[in-house]
Amino acid sequence: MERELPASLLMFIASRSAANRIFEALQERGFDDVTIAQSRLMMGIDPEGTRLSVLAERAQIAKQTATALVDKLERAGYVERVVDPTDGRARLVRMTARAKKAIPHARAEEERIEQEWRAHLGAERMQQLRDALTELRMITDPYQ
Amino acid sequence: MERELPASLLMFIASRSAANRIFEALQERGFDDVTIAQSRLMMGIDPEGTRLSVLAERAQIAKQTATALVDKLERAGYVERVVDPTDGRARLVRMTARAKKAIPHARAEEERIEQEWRAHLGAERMQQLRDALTELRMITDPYQ
DNA sequence: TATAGTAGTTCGTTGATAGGACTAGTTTAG
DNA sequence: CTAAACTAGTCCTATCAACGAACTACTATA
Repeated sequence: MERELPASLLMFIASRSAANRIFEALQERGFDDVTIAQSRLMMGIDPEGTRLSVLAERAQIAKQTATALVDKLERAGYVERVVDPTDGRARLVRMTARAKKAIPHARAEEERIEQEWRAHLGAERMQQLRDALTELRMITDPYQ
Repeated sequence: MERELPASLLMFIASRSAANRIFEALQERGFDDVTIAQSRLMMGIDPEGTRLSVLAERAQIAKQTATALVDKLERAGYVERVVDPTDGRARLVRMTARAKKAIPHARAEEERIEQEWRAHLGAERMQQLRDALTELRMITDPYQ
């Protein structure tokens, strides 16, 4: 007889499982030089490019950490830094063709996971789960 | 208009928020020399003590990582290593009085978070959320 | 009893994270 | 219109987390 685990811990278990699976799916498809933290940062990049400080804020990490991650992503050919035409101090981090090629693979694995979870819970409960999580985001996500 | 975020990412956002809050609550109460990774490891310790390899498995980390975390926890006075009477190679990691004093503070903050979430979603939907997450654990937690 | 296996540690390396100080460019107050 | 305040990003440095490989000490087994 085990105590009821806190909801947040159950979320941690499930989200880590999903992150690992997406990470492994990318590895197997040749994107084996990118880490989970790096992909999390990349997820925040807009199509037209995004400032480093915005990426840091979205990923909830310090600017210095974002700099280090972008350095590695740049060396591995996933992103490039271009000057921001509207502000000489700033630079836009943009995805390269290589990063764009990785996205569908990540999305596909994401989709597979959601399908499996839906199959396990049933469509209705899965939808309720999504709705509840989306609402919780309002009080747990400091950035929208 | 933003795309629907994957359920796993929403879980990540909420669980990180909760982990940070528990971490900060402990910091404020004087347990300021323990990190999130270290507390996660400690959560796996049974009342009578637990082998390091079991802790590693529960936290899903390598033995070497667990050794390093236990080293730090031991130096900070949160755990002690005692010989396992049933096996001379093994040692049991046990909480000290200091660690036991921290538990109620962590549990209290955990409880506050659940209350807030319940207030936000309503009791019924919160219960449905818990149930769905508990069921998902069966297919996302490699260790029970 | 020799050998195969297990628990834990040590060594060495990589990645993530951030505080503080700094440079270059921008905004604003007077 | 300039001096001062501010902002974006980087560099330096330090700590923590994580793990492969090799090792020691002990246990189980053939």
